[in-house]
Amino acid sequence: MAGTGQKLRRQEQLQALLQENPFVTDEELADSLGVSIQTIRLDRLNLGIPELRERVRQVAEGVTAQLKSLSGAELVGELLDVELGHQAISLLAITSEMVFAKTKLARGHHLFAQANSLAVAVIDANVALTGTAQVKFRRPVKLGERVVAKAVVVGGKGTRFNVSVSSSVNGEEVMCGEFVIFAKGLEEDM
Amino acid sequence: MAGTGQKLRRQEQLQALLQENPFVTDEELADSLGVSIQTIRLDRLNLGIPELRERVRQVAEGVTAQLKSLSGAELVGELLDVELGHQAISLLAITSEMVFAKTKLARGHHLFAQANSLAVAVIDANVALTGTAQVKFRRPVKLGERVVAKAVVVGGKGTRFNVSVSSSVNGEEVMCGEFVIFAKGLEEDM
DNA sequence: TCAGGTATTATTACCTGGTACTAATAACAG
DNA sequence: CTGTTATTAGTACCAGGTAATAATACCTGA
Repeated sequence: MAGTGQKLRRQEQLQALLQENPFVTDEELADSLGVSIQTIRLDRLNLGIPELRERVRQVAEGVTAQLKSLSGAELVGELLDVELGHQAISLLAITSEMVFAKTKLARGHHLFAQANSLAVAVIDANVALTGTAQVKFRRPVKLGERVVAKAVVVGGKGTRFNVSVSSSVNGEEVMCGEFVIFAKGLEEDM
Repeated sequence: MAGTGQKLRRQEQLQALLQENPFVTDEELADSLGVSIQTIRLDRLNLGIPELRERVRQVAEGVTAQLKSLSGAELVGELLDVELGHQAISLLAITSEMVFAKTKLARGHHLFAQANSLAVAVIDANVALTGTAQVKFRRPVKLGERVVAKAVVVGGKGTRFNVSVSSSVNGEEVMCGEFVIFAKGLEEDM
């Protein structure tokens, strides 16, 4: 095998370099590791590291996924059922962008986002804004779990609605919350 | 000029298509707009739209900064000041991804996310999870506004902490909330 | 000391998704 | 029917690769 494990060390360095900054060409890598460009290519092949453009594309896509996980759509999660003005149900799968790196437990605000956007969506009005919210996290939610949120309009008068949301994983409640939502006419808003 | 403004309409469509999904080749664009690839190139040149790889790179690079202000990082917003265990301050600029398309008003869960992640960050522990939260949205926050959130640890005993968060725009309070955060040892967690 | 293996480098053909430039048409307005 | 703009076509070239083949370099065990 390699006399002094130079290859191994180099490949580790290569991985470290790319982890730090994936936007580097093979030529630059070859340069900074003091080997030929072919060696870099072989190393990448060996380690299963894709080419620059592919790396950039992966970063770009990952980034958009993260953006969409909290902000892209009107609704956070997937709408399963809705009876406008009465109740709505949505599903949110907990992906790696939503969890703490250390514990793989979902950050509270993602569960909140699902519940809040559902509470807003269930209101049968052009525009609805959250007034107050009170939520309780019953147990941590893990990476990969599928959270079903159910929002029910439990009361309210005029432009003010009370919405109760319960989120559960496999029937076990993980979060519950009470939202006060205000519906607004378009004219008083713009 | 153009007889029926076809060029203008096509260029608008082009921009719309790329806004929606920047990861499309000229060939695919040409195909879906029913023109030749050269026309697409001319249109891009005309509109100052860079090539695919450059667009992907911009998404990957440019948005990393924006991303960190959204959900990827441990904190939503930019940390301005922190005294672990006592208080912390963060800043969140409201971008177009965070608002309702119709009203350009921030969705509640973005403000909640800023506050929640700040409340978790201020706790001086390896792992901290939100137990309960109670928030009140005092007035809508508009696109472009800069929200400053201040989290203060106001009490708690053992592994349980009460954190009070107040968010404001130009000194005017837009949201306030009370969070109960639980600090967890690593061993009971894994 | 030398055969045999791994590691590295070089070379070449080819690919995608372009830029930049030139030239030929097409469409239309006056 | 002529001039102008719009569109399409074609060619040369580029970055940053893949894939394959061949030529060295290096080390190691017998």
